[in-house]
Amino acid sequence: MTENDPAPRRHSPVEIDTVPAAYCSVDLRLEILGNLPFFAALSPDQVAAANERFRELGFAAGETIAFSGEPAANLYVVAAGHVKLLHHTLAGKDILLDLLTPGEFFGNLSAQEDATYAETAMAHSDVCVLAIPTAAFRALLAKHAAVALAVLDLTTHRLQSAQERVRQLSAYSVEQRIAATLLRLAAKLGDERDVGCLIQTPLSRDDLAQMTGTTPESASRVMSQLQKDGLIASGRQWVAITDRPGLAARADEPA
Amino acid sequence: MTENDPAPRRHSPVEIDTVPAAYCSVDLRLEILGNLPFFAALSPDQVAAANERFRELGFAAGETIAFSGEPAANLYVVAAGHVKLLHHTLAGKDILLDLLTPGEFFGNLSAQEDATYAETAMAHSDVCVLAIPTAAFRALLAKHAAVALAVLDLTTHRLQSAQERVRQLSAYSVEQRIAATLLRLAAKLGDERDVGCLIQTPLSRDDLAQMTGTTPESASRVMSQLQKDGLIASGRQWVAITDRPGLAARADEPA
DNA sequence: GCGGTAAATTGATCCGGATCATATATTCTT
DNA sequence: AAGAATATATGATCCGGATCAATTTACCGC
Repeated sequence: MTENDPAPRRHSPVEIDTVPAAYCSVDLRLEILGNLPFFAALSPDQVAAANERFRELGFAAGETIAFSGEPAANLYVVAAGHVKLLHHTLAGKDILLDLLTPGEFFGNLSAQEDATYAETAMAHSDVCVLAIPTAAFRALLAKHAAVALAVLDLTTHRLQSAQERVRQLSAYSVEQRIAATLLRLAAKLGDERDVGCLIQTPLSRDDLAQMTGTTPESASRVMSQLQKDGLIASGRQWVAITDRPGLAARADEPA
Repeated sequence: MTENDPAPRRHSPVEIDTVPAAYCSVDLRLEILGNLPFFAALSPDQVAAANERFRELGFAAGETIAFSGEPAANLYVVAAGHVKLLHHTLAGKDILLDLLTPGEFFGNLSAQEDATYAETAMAHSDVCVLAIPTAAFRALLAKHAAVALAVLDLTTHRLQSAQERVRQLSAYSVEQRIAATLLRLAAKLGDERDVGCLIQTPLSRDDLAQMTGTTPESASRVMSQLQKDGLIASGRQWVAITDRPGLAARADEPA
């Protein structure tokens, strides 16, 4: 660490909105469901009808919500908190596929009888999720084509993100991938502060490594360099972007 | 090359069904559309109505059908031949995202006015594609929820493939990725022959490299080794799998 | 405040695979 | 059939990043 570093390093500036059990109260469920991007086309009455089919569940940070490979009966919607989707590999080297925020969904969409969850879903913070049997959700989609179209749009968008990631892994350096990932997270979870644009979720070097297909050590080295160059501020489990254009340049430039 | 190699190396055994301009005749379009996985739910009358909105287009191998980044007005369905989807990178290092067979679709599904194609689509063999304006296709989806659900299922499946690829690139070696890719291609395009299971499309070391995020040289080395080990037979632009279980073992094993 | 614990940093070494450089096959031309 | 053009093979070298190994730092509970 150079002495010209003014970054405030003590106490995580991340403030997660914790989700007390009461948060997902019946009172608020209609509002949550009504604000779902893919229920935008439904009338309040229809939302209320859909609400009947959802159960609400709470999970503490670190708990697993659905296990990859297990029989899959539900589709889940994140109501509050953050959920991470991940794959396990043989050598215990996990791959973090996605970090979901309220309004996003995960779980099984397939009508197949013997469907299994394609990935593991874990509570990244304390979360509240709404669960609906896959068949009931498909019935909703079949009844309301506008909802089906909206879900299709979200899925298409996620497919494009995944393909973007394939491209990054195929052609870009670790530094480029980390820079791009930080920018993406900031766009999704960023909060303007005096430190800069703070990513509002606990984010360890390990998480970052799993998101970019590298090791915690390499992630740490890159983060140290980015910090030394004044592009980010970071501490234990938190990151803030202090120079967005500069970081964007790192993400794009050949080296 | 060792002298114990009995692989037949001359003349490509690949026989592409070429697509004469007349193939996509009006007579056959209804049959093609009727067999589309996502039109399975439609009645013949409805298929005929949908047919009105499609135009047919032919492209020679190597021609570009849609350019990444350009304004996107159409959704395309592959009627005959193979279409490859690819991304360009700064350094001209292309990434082959997907290889589409008849019945699969590509192009723009988004309702946004200013939508652009997310990837480049190129004719890998001579192809015939059916094009429909995005708005017209969305109208179809809105009208027939069963079609929308089927398209959603296809998209979900593709998303899972993309995520599987992210996992491979993050955690597996070049040999593992190439072995897995060959098996996937064989499942999609394989044809049982005396040589083994022949992949029925021209497949260069370059293509393979672009599919697995490596270089033609590395792909060549891996292919030489796999051939020496008797798992595949291969020549200029063609590959056949002679020992599927053996190859599967290479795809899975830690090394 | 004082340890205890988990996260992060940093150094040293090693290796898979990229890159550079040719040589060799195979197909296409005429 | 000879030659051009393209695909493939293979050797030599180099480097980014993984791996192994200590430390150091930040946070938490008491």
